[in-house]
Amino acid sequence: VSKPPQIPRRSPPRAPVTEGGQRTRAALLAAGVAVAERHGLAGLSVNAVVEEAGLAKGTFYVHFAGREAFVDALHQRFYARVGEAVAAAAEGCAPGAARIVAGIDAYLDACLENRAIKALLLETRSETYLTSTIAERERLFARLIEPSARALGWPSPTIAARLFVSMTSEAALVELEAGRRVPAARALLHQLVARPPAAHSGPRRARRAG
Amino acid sequence: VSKPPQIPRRSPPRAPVTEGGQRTRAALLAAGVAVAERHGLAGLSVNAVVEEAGLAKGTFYVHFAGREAFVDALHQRFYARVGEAVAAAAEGCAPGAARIVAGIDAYLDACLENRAIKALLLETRSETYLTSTIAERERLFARLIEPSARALGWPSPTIAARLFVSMTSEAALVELEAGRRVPAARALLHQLVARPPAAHSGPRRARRAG
DNA sequence: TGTACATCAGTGAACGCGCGTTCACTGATGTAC
DNA sequence: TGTACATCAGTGAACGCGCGTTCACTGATGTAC
Repeated sequence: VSKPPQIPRRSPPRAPVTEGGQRTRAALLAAGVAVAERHGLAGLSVNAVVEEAGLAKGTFYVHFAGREAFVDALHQRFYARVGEAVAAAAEGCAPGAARIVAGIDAYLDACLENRAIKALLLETRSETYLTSTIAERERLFARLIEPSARALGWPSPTIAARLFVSMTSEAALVELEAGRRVPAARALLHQLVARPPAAHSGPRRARRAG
Repeated sequence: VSKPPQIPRRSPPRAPVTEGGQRTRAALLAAGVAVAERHGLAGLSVNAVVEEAGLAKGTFYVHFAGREAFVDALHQRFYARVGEAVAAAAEGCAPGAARIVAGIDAYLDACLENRAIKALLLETRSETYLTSTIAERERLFARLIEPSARALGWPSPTIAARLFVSMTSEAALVELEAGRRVPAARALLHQLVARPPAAHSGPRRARRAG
């Protein structure tokens, strides 16, 4: 009796073991960045990526489970880089205005250096199946700001953090469109941080209760 | 001699002339809203829309030049509604903090009432071929804020207006996720408007020169 | 009143296209005996 | 040293699928004569 063919199939992609394999995987990611830069996330097809990289279509699936995994890998990479830069910049400062400002600047600089991916990220909301992982990573930045907001005594630190992240993201877009730093945008962010909202302005008036 | 068939082809879609035609066009747009609500912009295919509306695929092309024109029509509709609400709310106020606040509130309320479209709009950045028209419409809101920012003496009114629009948009998302008004988010926006950035904090120090 | 024609809206089968994915295969390199 | 086998990376033709769009057609309504 011949035993069933043991399902050789295609093994699920894992980190390449050969040097050549590592280079190929890196080349695919680099091609992804290039394609995204030119055609955005919508144009980031497997076809376009392998053509850009000069590889066969099958090779793509040697290294990535599919398009979704590929986009996620790009995303992860970008956030790792930016996250490191932001964390490094914020490291020295205690939670507070100076730390937010340091983080904002590091974030904006990192975006300028990875412009393709930043633009790509803005489009990511449309690919619904990815949103959970991606939204999570984005929330990380808000969580970086939150303690500072809390330390500054802002009334709604969680929401405030989120709004500030959104604003910083828009500032990054302004700079990407300009192709350079835009000091006016940064100054605005800095000043909004430095002159933060006070406690409730509503009926309650015991602002300096403590 | 037989004259050439005069190219009857398909006439380019224009406003329907019959009452039935108008109803059909409206039904397609309503179906588009429903589909967008469930599946987002990426799921907003012609197939899905006509199935939702219970019409033949050909009918779609009787009323719209194509998918792009359809999405644009949805977009236009939403902005018309929101724009009206915002303009009406801001109308009474002279440019200044009160006007921005009134506009922000009207915007947030309108988004809560048109949640499908608001969510859809967030994804619109990914469809590159539409961006020009859409980006233009979005800039309208920034232009609504700009004179107020200028009147308040903010250092970079154009950029400030854009950042505030982005923040308001994020606040709309917060509210859509919560499914209700989020007073904390609104209070934050109000306070940031009320305590705006002063003139330059840099080397120049003649803040109250005038 | 009857007939011919024009206009408008609606239909659904058919089309071509690009997409993501699969798979049987090749070939290089490493390892066992 | 030679041979057999395993592993890993790479290939490209082929597949099915859903998409946006087209088109010849139907049928209802209005208008001219």
